[in-house]
Amino acid sequence: MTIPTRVTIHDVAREAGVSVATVSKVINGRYGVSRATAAKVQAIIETLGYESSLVARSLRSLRTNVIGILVAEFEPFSTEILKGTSSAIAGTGFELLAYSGGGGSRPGWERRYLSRLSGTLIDGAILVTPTVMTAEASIPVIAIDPHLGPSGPPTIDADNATGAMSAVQHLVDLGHTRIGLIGGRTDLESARLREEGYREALTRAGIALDPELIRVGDFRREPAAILARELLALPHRPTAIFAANDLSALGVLDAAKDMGLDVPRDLSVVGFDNIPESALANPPLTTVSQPLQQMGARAIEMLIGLIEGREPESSHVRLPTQLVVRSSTRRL
Amino acid sequence: MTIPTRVTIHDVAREAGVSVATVSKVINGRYGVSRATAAKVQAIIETLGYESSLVARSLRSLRTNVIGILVAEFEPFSTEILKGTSSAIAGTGFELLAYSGGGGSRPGWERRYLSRLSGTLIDGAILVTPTVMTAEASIPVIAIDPHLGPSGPPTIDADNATGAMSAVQHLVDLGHTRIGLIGGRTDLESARLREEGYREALTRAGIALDPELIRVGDFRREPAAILARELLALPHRPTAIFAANDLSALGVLDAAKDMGLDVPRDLSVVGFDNIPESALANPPLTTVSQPLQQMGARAIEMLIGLIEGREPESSHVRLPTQLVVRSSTRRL
DNA sequence: CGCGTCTCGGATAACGATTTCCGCCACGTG
DNA sequence: CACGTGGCGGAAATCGTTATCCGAGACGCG
Repeated sequence: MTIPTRVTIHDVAREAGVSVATVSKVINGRYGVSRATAAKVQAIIETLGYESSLVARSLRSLRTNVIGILVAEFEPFSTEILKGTSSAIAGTGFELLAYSGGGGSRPGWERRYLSRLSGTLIDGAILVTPTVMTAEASIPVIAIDPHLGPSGPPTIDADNATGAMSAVQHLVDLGHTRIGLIGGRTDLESARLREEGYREALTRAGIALDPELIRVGDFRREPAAILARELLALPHRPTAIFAANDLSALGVLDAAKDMGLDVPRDLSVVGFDNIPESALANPPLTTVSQPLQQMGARAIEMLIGLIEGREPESSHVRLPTQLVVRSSTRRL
Repeated sequence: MTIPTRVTIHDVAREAGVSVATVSKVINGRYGVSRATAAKVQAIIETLGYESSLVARSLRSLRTNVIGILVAEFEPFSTEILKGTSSAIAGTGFELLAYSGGGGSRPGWERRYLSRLSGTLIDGAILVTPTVMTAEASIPVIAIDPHLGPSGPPTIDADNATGAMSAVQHLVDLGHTRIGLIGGRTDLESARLREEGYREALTRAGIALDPELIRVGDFRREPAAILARELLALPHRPTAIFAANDLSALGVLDAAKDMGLDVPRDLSVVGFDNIPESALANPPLTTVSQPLQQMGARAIEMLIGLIEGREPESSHVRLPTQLVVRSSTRRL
């Protein structure tokens, strides 16, 4: 079944009795070919079902009209962004190529992927949650939700600080005053901003910060559950917990269930991200939604602008977050 | 920012004072280079941050260790499959490249994409919901959920007929006897099988088929809503509706709401696919779940087998579906 | 000392396209 | 009739890499 080899431009040329140069001209509609010849070649192309090889073409010419989106792995976060880029790219004449290494996601993956593809399979790239911001690149690059904050290439992220504030404000409005925090890795900009939002909201509400209620996790579920158990075992335990991402919030739910606490009766929980799983949790999670699909769409717009030589109106786009109230929070 | 050009194998060779051939040998660990030279070249590679161009490499050699997954568009269905392939590929030494044209998804996209990439950027390809099954290809190919049924390349799909039967059986168990169907496009194999399951379930339950209760949609939401309105306006209207996919089921919910009917009090609704949106619907949709991530994972396994020359144990894998009962169905 | 053998590195031809430049032919004009 | 001109097609270089072959030394052995 896999015997027949690709039909190349040479096959077309031979069949049509012209040179490969002429066929290339016909394909790219360039000057120097008579009507009759062009028609004949075109007919052969259809008959043979020829399509020019993206690989060979890109090796020689600078433009491919393909945009690369580079992710460490295809998980819920990045696939949501992928959906946004996909709908935004329709009708632009560009095509989309999403690339991921073997899940290893060793640090520095962004530079390696970029290096492997930019010569030049792709005209520009979107990096999703890169950990290292390479200042130098031979093609335009846009970073979505970089872990180290905006620096280097143009960046798109969500308003983490304000989002976190609205989450905590929501809890304050419900009458909570002892509000715990399960933070994320402190080396990540987004985690830092969410903690900042937490502090700011408490300060504004005139609630004194209790350092004992602040724990630092790593955005993963199990560690968050352990930290939550510590918080809930406190003599004067919190009545609400803000987790820096949804996975951590799910960990909090696990811990509460273990300890026989009912959410939201005994404990209110708010997460961050609004991943699909958060709606399926029991109870469905109140969380802060990041407009992932919009972020993807904006990235495409900016990138195409960059590729076509337009200066970006701004090198850092920050999109608003939105509080999504479900059933894991309740008036005290 | 975009000034520095790629560092090529030539740069490495010049810097190391050897020929490009030698550098290539070092990179690919082939015989014919002394320890000392290899170490020196390796050091230069690290310093310069060189990565071989996937494009150039693939043009010349047959193996790239990259698997392509070709989709018409990145929407919920295909991104779920993508997640499955992504986790299955970890640790196999292969990398994943997902490709989509500009959303146009004109018929025949599968052959065009394949043709553009197979020369040979990718060692094998997974086609998601292809409409045309090209018998010939120069690389191993696996089709997931082909619209025309298994023929040609090895195929992976869900058990549409049994899934549909279990959906309708569920309604019958709840005491429903007037059960409507919003079908999918009749030219698609999956739609045909789901309708067949519907008929079979009714027959087994000894319920006479009422042709008036069967409408043919196209898997989209709005058309389904219109058809549902027709069904619900019938003198002797159905008490339950089975929609051939979730989007259609959402359309049914729209129609019911418009007509002031409460789901599930006045009408039970079952969908098919279990896309994430179905859990977020109001009320959450009872539906038939396709193991999309599993399907993706199986596709990767089979494809790697094919690439490495193993004969597939079977050319057609059919995975089981599962009924997911949520809140859109109720005892009559 | 001569000759085969081995090891290591380089020169070179592909791979499939694009692109630049050049030559040929027909035609119009002085 | 000679010469410039414009239109059309082809030859060849190039992109970055791999793979095949070849040659230059070094070394061992008779």
